[in-house]
Amino acid sequence: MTPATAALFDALGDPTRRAIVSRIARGPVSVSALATPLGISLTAVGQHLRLLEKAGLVLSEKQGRTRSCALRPEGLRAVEQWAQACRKEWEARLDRLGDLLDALPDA
Amino acid sequence: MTPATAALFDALGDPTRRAIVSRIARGPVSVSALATPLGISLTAVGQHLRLLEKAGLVLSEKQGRTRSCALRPEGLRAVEQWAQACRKEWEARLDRLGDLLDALPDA
DNA sequence: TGAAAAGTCAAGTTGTTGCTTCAGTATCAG
DNA sequence: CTGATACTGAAGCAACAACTTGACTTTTCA
Repeated sequence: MTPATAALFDALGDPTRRAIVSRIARGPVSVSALATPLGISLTAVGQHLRLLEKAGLVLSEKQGRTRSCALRPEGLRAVEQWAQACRKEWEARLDRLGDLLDALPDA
Repeated sequence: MTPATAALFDALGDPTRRAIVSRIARGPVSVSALATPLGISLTAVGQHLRLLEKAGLVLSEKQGRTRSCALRPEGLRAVEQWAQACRKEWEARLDRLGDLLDALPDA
């Protein structure tokens, strides 16, 4: 697993950050808009955002006095790909095993 | 996000557990076989396994004095699906935005 | 039978991390 | 200009989680 992918799963390992990602997926939001429903401080959201941004899941930009947060779909795609790679590796093994059994004399 | 999916991401939020999943994906292994390359105790691996099993990523069964650990592909599939759902939601939004711009008079 | 191997259980330690508060900066609205 | 809003930075705290050790059980095999 590449360090970049590790950062993605580390980031998504926290429920608050997952909620933030979910919310951002519905459209760009400000820091306050994220903080309010979560019931945590702006500072806390800022800390999560920095991590999410570092992981490549989110992109944010300051517009005036507010910060607008957007999703980086590539981050999520990398998550999908790692999970899929693991799964496929396992399933391929099962397939080979099945073929082997099929090839047994008088199966 | 469903509690089951949350458990999946919580489980994959730890680098050691991701390494365990990666290893198991290559084929069934014992607890010792997992512990050795990680350089941690059997106890530690056991604790991770319990969590992974609870999350639905791994299935293990004791055979004699060793425990054989297998992958549960459905767990990984759920991970893929959550990431994909978020991503698609965002991308759909971008598409709608594009359509809107295309429909503008004298674009 | 008895020693080694594989794992489990309970309890304890320690580092990390998610969050807070407080103080500060920058921007907007009247 | 003034007050309010939106955020940022530094510092500190408290809970959790990963791991360890030591004692124990069960299985293997020579």
